[in-house]
Formats: sequence, structure tokens, C-alpha cells
Amino acid sequence: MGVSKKEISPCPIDVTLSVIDGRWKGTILWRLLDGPMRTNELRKSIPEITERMLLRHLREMTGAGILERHQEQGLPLRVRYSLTPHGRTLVPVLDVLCSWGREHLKRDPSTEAEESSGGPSH
Amino acid sequence: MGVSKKEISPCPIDVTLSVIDGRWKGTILWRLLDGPMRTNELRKSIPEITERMLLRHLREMTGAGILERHQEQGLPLRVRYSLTPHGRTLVPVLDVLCSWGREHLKRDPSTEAEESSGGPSH
DNA sequence: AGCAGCACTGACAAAGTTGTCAGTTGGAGC
DNA sequence: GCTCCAACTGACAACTTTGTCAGTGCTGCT
Repeated sequence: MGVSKKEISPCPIDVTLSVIDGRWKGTILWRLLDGPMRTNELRKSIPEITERMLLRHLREMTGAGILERHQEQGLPLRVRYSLTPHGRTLVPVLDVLCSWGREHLKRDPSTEAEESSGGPSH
Repeated sequence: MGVSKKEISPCPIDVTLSVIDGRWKGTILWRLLDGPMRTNELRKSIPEITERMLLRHLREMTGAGILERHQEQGLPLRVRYSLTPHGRTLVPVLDVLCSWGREHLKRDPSTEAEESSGGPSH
């Protein structure tokens, strides 16, 4: 007992969720689809995020192998984050999640739906 | 401030995640793919889950419109849960999550990978 | 030297999620 | 009547995640 969700994961679904779930991870991934970004660029492009959470999520995803930290040498300190090739394989996954979410919102804007298509069936 | 993740969700990805994320939701959904199950059957098929969490998750997913609670009449009290048609549209989503998770495990069993294809580049 | 910017860290608190445990309703069986 | 089971609920504690806030090196600018 007391083990975290990430340590049990008998199911690959949970593995994937442990990689992409987090308050801001989806958003960060979304930003990085267009190309590498510097830490501060990311921070500014997501106004609500705190520096701490950004760095935490970046580090977690880097540890999972889907993000890459590239530090330029010599200069003051420029760090760029980008998707690794493996991270890019997540794109279709995010895409599926995104389109299902859109459909779900259309059909069920009030988070409470009655299956009414096809007439009452009770 | 203080709003929960579910209330912000500018991104449909977060919408989907809010539906399927939860310690046991993936497992429950997995079980229900084979057909309707009674509350206790579910509970017994997932030994680690507590009754409380099972019911909580069932209720949440029922509220989201992806599960259906069917109570048989007259009998002692038989409740069956099953996927709604809308819930069934989640199947391909779960499938994608599952296969990505499997690939991720293959490639990265120790949650720490070095992109070594193409030789050292530093 | 003083100030600002970038990347990053750590202590602590607030919020959210899950687990523990006890209790309720209602019918079945003895 | 008593106990058992199925479905369900509520109070509370433990754990996790996120947020707040202050601070560290290092560089560049003036």
C-alpha cells in the first residue's frame, strides 16, 4: 500500500496517462508541436502557469524521454526544450484525445446527458 | 484561483482526460468492454479497488454519459453497469492510449532513455 | 556596483484524490 | 428476530499534486 499510481500500472493505458496527465502537460506539449522553445518563452506563452510547475513538468517529460533539453554553450544560459522523436509519436495520441474531447463537448455541454438519439428506449 | 482542472479546460485534451483519468477508471472501462457487469462483479474482478472508489468512479462516468446504470426491477437489488453508445466511442481512444503505452514500455522500461539512434551527438 | 533577466531550487501551504472504516437500506435465508 | 449480502453513503485521514513565495548562480547592461 501507499504506492503511487505510476508504480502499479498493470495497464498500458495508465502508463500513457502517467506521461501526459498533469495540470499543464497537454498545453506544454501543444506549444512544442510548432518547434523548440526556450524556458521563458514557454512560460510567457502560458500566462497562468507558475515557473515551478513548468520546470517540474518539463523535467518529468524529459525524464520520460518525450522531451529533450538542449543547453547552448557559452552564452548566458539558453535552454531550449523540444519534442524527441519518441515524443513526436505522441502527436496522434494527443490528436485522438483532442477530437474525442471536442465531440464530447458538443454532445454533452452540461456534463449530464440523456441518450435521446433514436427515441426513448426504456 | 482555486478552480479545479475540470472547470478551466480550454483544451479538449483536458476534457477527455478528465473523463478517463482516475486511479481505476481505465481498469473499469476495460472490464466493461466485454459487456455489462454488476457492481459486485466489478468489485471482485478488481481486487485492489475499494467499494467506495468503485462507486465513485462509476458515478462520475455515469454522469459524464459514458456509462449507464441499469437497475432491474423487483429483484433483491441488481444493478448492472454498461457502456453507453457514447461510451463506446471511447474504445478507439483507449486503444490508442494502450498501444502507445505498450510501445513506451518497450522502449523505455526504466523510465529513463537516451536517444542513442544516430550516434552520440553532443 | 547595482539592477534586471534567465534557469532553476527548496520550504511550506492549499487543494484534490484515494483509502479506511463505520453505517444505512432493503430483501433473502435460517 | 437475527444475520448476511448487495448497493450505497458519509466522516475522516493519508497521500499527491499544484500553488505561493523566497532565494541561488550567472550574465549583461549601465
